[in-house]
Amino acid sequence: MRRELSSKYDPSGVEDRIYAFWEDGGFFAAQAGSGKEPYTIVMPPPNITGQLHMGHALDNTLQDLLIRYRRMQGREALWLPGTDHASIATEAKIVDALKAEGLSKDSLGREGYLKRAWEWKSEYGGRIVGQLRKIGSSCDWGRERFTMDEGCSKAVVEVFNRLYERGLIYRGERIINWCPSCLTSLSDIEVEHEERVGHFWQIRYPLSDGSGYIEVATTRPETMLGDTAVAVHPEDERYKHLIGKTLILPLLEREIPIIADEYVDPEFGTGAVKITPAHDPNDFEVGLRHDLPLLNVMTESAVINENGGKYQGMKRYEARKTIVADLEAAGLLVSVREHAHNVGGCYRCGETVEPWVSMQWFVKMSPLAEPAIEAVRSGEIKFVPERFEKIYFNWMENIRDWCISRQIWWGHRIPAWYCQGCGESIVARQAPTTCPKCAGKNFAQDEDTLDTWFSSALWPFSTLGWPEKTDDLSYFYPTNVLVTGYDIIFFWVARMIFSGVDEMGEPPFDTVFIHGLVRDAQGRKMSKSLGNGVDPLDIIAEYGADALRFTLATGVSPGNDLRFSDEKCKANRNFCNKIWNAARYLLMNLTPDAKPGELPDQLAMEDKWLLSKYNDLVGEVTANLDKFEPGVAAGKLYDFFWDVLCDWYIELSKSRFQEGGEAGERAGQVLLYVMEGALRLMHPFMPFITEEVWQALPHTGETLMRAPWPVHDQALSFPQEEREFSMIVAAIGAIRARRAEMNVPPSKKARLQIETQQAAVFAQGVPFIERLGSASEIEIGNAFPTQGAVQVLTSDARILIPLAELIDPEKERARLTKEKAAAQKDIEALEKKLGSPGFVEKAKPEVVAAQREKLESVKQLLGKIEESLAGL
RNA sequence: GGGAGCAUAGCUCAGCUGGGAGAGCACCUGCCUUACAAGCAGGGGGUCACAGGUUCAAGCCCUGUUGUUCCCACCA
Repeated sequence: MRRELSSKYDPSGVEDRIYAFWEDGGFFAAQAGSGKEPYTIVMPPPNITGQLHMGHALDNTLQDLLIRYRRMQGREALWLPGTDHASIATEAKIVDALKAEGLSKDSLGREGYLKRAWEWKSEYGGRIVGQLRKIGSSCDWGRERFTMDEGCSKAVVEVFNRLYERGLIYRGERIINWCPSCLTSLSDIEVEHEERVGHFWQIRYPLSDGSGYIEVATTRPETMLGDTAVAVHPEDERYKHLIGKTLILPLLEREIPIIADEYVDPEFGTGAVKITPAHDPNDFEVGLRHDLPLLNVMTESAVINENGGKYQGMKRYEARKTIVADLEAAGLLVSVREHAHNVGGCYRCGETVEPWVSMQWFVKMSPLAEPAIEAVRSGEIKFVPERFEKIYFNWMENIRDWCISRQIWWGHRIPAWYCQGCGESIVARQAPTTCPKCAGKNFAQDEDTLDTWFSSALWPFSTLGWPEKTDDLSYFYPTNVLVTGYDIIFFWVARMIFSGVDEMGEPPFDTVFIHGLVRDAQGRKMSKSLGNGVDPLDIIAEYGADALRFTLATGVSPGNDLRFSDEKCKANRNFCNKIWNAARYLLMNLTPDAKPGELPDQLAMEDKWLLSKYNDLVGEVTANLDKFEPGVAAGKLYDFFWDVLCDWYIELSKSRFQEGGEAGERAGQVLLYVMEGALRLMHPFMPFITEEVWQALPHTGETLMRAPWPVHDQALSFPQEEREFSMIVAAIGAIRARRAEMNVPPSKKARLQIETQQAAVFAQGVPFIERLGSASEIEIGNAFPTQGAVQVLTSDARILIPLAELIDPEKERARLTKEKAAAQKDIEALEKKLGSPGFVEKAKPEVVAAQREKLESVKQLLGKIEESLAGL
């Protein structure tokens, strides 16, 4: 920054240069074994599906804020970055891209396809880390990881094997959620339920002996093709006599039994339930209990298969329509009515999920869940805000086994091989060479890959080198804070917790800092389909990364969503400009030999006032950051810098700089001290401009990002001077208000007479009152004639402004009468409070004292008002 | 069916362990006061959703109601 430079801060000319300076200087790098207390955050790896959105900007701003804060506090701060392969999501994108070229997965083959996928990874992965740099992320790029890199893949294979060896991973034919569009299984949480209005069909199933029929009801008639029983409640009088008999399944004319099972609610529907074990999770359970055959009637694309008789080849909804029509024609359709029910959709493509029986791999969850619950229950891990712990417990306590196999190619291939000779299956760390059973040499690896979250679950330790015993791992694990949105507590946070506790014997982090979602200005979720997403890079281009970061940090209150709007960024861009100009002002007035961090021997009243307020700010901001309240901290920094430092201190300093000499030198020294400290406090929020300005000011050290965090210092606390100076501030405020009311322009200076008991205090304030109160000359005394003077009253002073020509006695009287009434009202309320039994006894002494003090000052004010009225 | 969040100025939101309601934007008035018009000074504007309760004292704690958003759940 040079003096001749523009009065506007231009982030575009600064940010990339500063970032390169930091990165080239190695300031982001952390060192294991430095002796400093480690502080570690692993970045939630963004998916390589595309580019960063505002949610990433929020997430990473918060992490960068915490890491910069702790780094300045002298911690060995490691922020470990990386990206996620995002199996299904990325595969869908690649398939789309292939389609546009007239290609398909099958035409490329597995190997060719994976080659394409890796190309995709390098392109989009690279783009994303570029974006992370743009927002100022101070991560250790030398440690950047990818969920499918060699080390992470090794960790995945190791964990899979270990869990398998302990019987916690198994393979079996189970009913799972199947996406007929993505052509893969999904875990339970990858299904999004949505209430939709569908139909409820009531159908007659005739008894085999021709003695009648049973009516069943269904929302999915096509599944009847796979019915292998009808169930009733064992105690249901209507059906008791029919248990054990058989029915003829309509349309297919297959014979199925009537069974009794407590699962059936006799109150609901007809009290008889068609059982389709291969296409309904409840029915699957019933089928297991009654040893019913599993009859799969659909292909992987949800087309009716060979078990569906004449409906074979129809898509599921086409079959539904035809079956309903056929039933109606056969006179077996009793009724149709509208029915609202939940329909599960694929979280990636939205396609309605089909419950489907297939061979899959699962993680047995209950043994893993228990210690993971305990880790939070015991307080080893804390959620901020705490309410999310309840959500975590609720999920963990009711957890079901985790289906981890996916029928896609992009991901970690399951480390299981099948002997081509005898069919023996072998789970191993490497491909086996000889079959232990038949000594065969030919193996085929399992075709499936793992759920993308299987590798993310290991992220806090796989990225630090596990399973190797690395220096990084022993130094930086467990990590400190995990920062993420509430939408992935189940997907990721919970799974990292049980993985960390299980594999490392220690929770992966001590705090989970949960933030909300970024919404648009209307409060809608930002999404591609709505087209209301705001690209962080566009905002950075327009307002700068600091303005964006400050907006995100200010708007955030833990766990709550925040609305994003351009106006807020604009306001914060203005704040950046304020910082810029305050620094320019300081540079213009600073003597060349001013040193940072040093205070003059003699401090004026307003210096002490400023230092005292600054010192409080240091304490409060530090406490707020420790409590994960960045929004509150940001608000305080904004108010201090703008209001206290700029609007008051800098304005006051002008008269001292004008005076020059020692007075000016001292003001410059104090201003430098506080400005430099404020820059350090603001740096985690706005790293670029603070660094740029800091470099331009006298400073010690190479970079602001490695400067020490300010500490609260009792020596800077001046309560007495703070109180005294606030009398001057109050007086100036009152003078300005009165002048504004009477439309006196600041250029019209006026003589002032000040009646006060605090003559010494006001004497020190004279230059300030002159400057900021538009006074030409000031007299301080005990009594002045009030005739022909405008009266300005504070609790400590009566200020007379002889502007006779502007005075309307009637208006003055009215104004004073109004002020009198207000003061009287205040006194009444305060006296009532102080007089009420209990208050004085029960309230805290400092509260009572404060009220008394207030009453005293209002009484003083009232006295002055009354005198003035009498003198009119 | 369970659970959670939110409801404060025209708009967006702060308000820490209860001690006389705040900011930004918008609006009105006056200022190009030699850091900044992306600025300065001043101002108007709120039964803190509603109803009870606890307390000397409630925006804040408790209960209920309404509205709203979200999460979880296998009733065909």
